Amino acid sequence: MESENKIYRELKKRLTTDTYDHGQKLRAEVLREEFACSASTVREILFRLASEGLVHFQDQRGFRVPELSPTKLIELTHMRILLECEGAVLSIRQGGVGWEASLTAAHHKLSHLEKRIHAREDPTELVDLWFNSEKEFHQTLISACGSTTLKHMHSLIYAQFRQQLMKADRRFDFISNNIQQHSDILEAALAADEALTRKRVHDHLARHLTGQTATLASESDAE
Amino acid sequence: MESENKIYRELKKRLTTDTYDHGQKLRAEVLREEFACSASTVREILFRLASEGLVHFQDQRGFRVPELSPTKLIELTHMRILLECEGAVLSIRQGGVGWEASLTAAHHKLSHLEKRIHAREDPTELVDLWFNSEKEFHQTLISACGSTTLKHMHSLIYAQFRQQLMKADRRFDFISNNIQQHSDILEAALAADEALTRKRVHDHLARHLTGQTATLASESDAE
DNA sequence: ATTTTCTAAATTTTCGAGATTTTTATCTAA
DNA sequence: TTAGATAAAAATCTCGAAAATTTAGAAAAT
Repeated sequence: MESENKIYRELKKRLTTDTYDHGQKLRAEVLREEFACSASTVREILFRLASEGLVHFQDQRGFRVPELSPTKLIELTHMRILLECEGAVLSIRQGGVGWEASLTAAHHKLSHLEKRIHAREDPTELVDLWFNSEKEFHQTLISACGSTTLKHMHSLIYAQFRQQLMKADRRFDFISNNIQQHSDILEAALAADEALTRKRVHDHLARHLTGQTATLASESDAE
Repeated sequence: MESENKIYRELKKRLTTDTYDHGQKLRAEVLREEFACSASTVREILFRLASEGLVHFQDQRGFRVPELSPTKLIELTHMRILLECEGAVLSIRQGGVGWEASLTAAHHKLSHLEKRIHAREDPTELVDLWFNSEKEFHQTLISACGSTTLKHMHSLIYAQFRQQLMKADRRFDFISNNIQQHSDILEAALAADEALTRKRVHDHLARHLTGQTATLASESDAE
């Protein structure tokens, strides 16, 4: 089972990075050989990933990497906004100094990395590092919300979101804005300004909703 | 696989009704025999249910029905409030006449059932019918939100919520309030009053938060 | 040339047995 | 009597092969 978790993490990592193509078939036999385990073990892991939405399963037709879907990305963004706004506000209320410290730390790491990326010609090497730091910042933001369930839901949504985005936006034109946005979120959170934090988290994530008419219900309330 | 889905649905039904005890062990061998299939098939299904949070898995120690947890129930209630308020408001905006019709229909069925239960000495027979109608009403409420992801998240949360409640409240002392609350939600939704719908959905679900200090972030905003 | 039907290959799914681990029961010593 | 160790029993986990299903390719028909 130790090895099973190892395989699971490796596969999850691949599925949320750009190792596989969208729609690509995941043949059990190939994976079985690569990971040197039995077919049932691979199958088990793939089912686990399927119920997390990271692989698509079809009866008698095996497993595939989910297709790229603009609609899905929008829905996932909406969910992120909903969960992260809620989680951030609860964290502000319940987090205390410890939370403020870890959020500052996470932001510092992320900010440092963003500056390095910005300075480079070809930031490819730092891409995965950035993704991980970005994830950590957003997870820290909601880490003190007090609800395991909310955090769990968020991690499910986040993984799917990242899977959708892994191919698109690989050139990171959008990072320049991110530097400022992340700082803004940190600032509002440390000031314990709930409404402002909500607005800034929203605006930060809403950049993935470009060109869409769909709006989040809570959006108009914030005005 | 046809049979596998059948077994899955049957097990899920049992796990969200009062057939099993909280914390009870789910022995693979017993289930294998009962459903006349192989051990791996049972295992596969149990893993699927585990990643939905309906069974608890421990390495080398098999599967169990999750323990009753007041904390978990509160967290699930918070998630329901978050998702259902959001889904309801989006449905109001995008639903149209078709949605209004189906919501009215769902309410009518539920209302009819609640009156029958109220009239009876021993409503045991109608219990499962009521649970299903209640579920349908709440699902219909968010059905026109336009987000498959939101609806999927809600169904995960709802199943766990119901599992936590499956033993409790079997005598329906609380139904009397429900009749009025469901009507109130319908009324606000048909009037397209977003803030009022939010408030009424919240108040309706918040009855499961009794005696707790924890509050939802959006709660204080609604005042 | 296009569609349909049939056959062979490849893939997925089910299964039961052997290996490993946990749990239970029994025995011994303090 | 209790605590710890040992052995027996029961359960879980891994595996590879057999069964069922789908996919691909060739031949036949439109």
